[in-house]
Amino acid sequence: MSAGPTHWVLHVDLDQFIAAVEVLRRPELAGRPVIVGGRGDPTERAVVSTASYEAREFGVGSGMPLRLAARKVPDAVILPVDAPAYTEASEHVMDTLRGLGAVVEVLGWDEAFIGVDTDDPEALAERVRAAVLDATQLHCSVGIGDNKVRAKIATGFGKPRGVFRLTRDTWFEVMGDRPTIDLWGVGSKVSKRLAGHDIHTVRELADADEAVLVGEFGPRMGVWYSQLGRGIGSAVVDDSPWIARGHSRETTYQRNLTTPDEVRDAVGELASQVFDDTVREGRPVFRVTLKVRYAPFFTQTRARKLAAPTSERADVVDAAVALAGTLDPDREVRLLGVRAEMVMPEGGDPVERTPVRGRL
DNA sequence: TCTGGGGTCCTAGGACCC
DNA sequence: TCTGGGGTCCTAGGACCC
Repeated sequence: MSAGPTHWVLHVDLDQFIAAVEVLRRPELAGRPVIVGGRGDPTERAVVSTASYEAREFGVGSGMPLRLAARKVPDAVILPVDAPAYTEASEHVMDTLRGLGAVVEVLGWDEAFIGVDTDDPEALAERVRAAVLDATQLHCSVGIGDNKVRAKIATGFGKPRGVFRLTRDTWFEVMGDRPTIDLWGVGSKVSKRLAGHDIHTVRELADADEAVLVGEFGPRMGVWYSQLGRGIGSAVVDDSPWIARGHSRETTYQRNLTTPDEVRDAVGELASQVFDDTVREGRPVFRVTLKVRYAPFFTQTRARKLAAPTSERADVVDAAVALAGTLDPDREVRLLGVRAEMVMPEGGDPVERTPVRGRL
């Protein structure tokens, strides 16, 4: 038995990341309601990527239609999404975390898990916050947990600019009476299906008969939700490089497409872009998927495995266009998406598959 | 309120094979 | 005649996350 320091998972989450990056390069925006979304034009079909805390006071949040957000906050500053700027800021943050000597598992632009062995995780969390602020002028919150599920959920209680610890010992005290939708991996659909079994709170989910959950959600998801209710999850922080399984391009058209010719041309264009994304990875495409959203809100997908994996642009475009040929020619198309899935490199799949984001 | 764009994983059901 | 049972592959669709 070794008596070394305890292993902890820290979840680092930047506060209002995108809005904060925008304010950094435009200091005159500090304190004003800032909304970032689409091309920054609230008359277009687009949604909010991030709102500053000042804008959130008006009830604006990410995912909300930009048009509606603009109506709620008449004097908001509305900015276009500038992905390269956020990528650069994100890399600076992640490099700073790695510089602390911890194992870093990147989850997205603005969040990461880090694995540490220490007897004072709060002190380390404050060191993380100070280091990130010093290097990037960005504020973050840190969740401390004995696994990734609990660390991730803990961060919400620390926001903004704070630290919160959530472990097996405090799980039910903190989460027991909260609705299941507060869990990472439970959304509106699943929470409603759970309610159909009279499961409303995290404690009720934890106490539920696993066989009932398996009957409702299947062998994998049923077991997964049961564990989620008890806060159980992996504590392994994995810093191996992310390898995308596929790439996709989607476009919502400002005006619906009405003819098969328009649809075919648009699909060809998207497929060509997706091919450019995949060819950079140096792996061949083995399946192509077409996603169509008709007006008002009805989605269909069509997928085809290719006869053999291919690295030819024409094969990918032809496959996508052929799928487009199976669509109903009389419906108006609002959104098109083309996805190409790639064959994994030699050595197979490096990532253990789990239901949330593949990495939890 | 009327719903972006980039991802991941899971499930049901049909086809096919022995 | 009125048709088993298990395994695997494939497609369509659903759900969730940032």
